[in-house]
Amino acid sequence: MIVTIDFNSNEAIYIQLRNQIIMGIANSQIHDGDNLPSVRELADNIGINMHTVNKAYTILKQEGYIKLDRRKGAVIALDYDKFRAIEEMKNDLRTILARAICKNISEEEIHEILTDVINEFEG
Amino acid sequence: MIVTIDFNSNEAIYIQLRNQIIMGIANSQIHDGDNLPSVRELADNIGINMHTVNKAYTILKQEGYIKLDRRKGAVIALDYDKFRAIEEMKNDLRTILARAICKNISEEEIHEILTDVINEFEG
DNA sequence: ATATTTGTTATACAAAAATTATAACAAAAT
DNA sequence: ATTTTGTTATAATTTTTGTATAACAAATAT
Repeated sequence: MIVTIDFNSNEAIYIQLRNQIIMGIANSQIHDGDNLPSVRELADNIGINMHTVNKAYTILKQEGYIKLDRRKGAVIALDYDKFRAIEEMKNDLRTILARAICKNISEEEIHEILTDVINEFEG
Repeated sequence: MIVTIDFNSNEAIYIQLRNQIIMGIANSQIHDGDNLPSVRELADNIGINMHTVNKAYTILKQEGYIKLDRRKGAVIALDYDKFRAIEEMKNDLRTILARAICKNISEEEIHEILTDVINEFEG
């Protein structure tokens, strides 16, 4: 799995990293049980500091995407707290949908766009 | 329209402000042509600095939600650049949907959740 | 005409967040 | 015994965010 960081983005590096790993899982590029590179290896690879990677991993752990094991390193381990996930999703959707409504995008169109984006995912 | 700022949020004040104004438009609490309070008035009202409000207004202008006029102040003025809006929406949706897929939320469920959130909006 | 209100711009500072730099530790693997 | 793992600690730097004043030009109101 390839990780690309945009150093000119307004998004913090550790957030970009978190999002890309989540995208990697959603795209079946990495699977439950796979282990991620060590914090030091990934940091060296990208050219950033160890602690920035560690921050991303710590968040991914809190959010239920990976487990951190001193022997195995970071391992993909999805926990399915659907209720929590749905509540968080609703929160995130509110702002996006408010923007869509302001821009005169209809409910039908929104559903179509949603379908399009879902179909981008592989696996 | 009531604006509430969470000073303990990890979201910057000017971002919260921008989002709440967009929500206000989407909820028909404020309409095209209405004018927002002046930067100084709103800043005083909330208890924050003028420049923080100005930052939010400047972003809202760039994103096509308001126009800034030296005589009238800030006025809601929606520009409907649908193509741009859709592209931005797709980008925002990607991360959210990646999370949903990782959490085993089905496409049907996602559409249902979307419908629920859209129905929260009034007008 | 004068005073006030508007967004705008400039400068400086303070506080918080993000990132880097080293270093050390304990547990596990080799 | 050495290396590699996440973990923790401490410090410094950089960037972002927010505040504090101040001034300007255009427009409004008095």
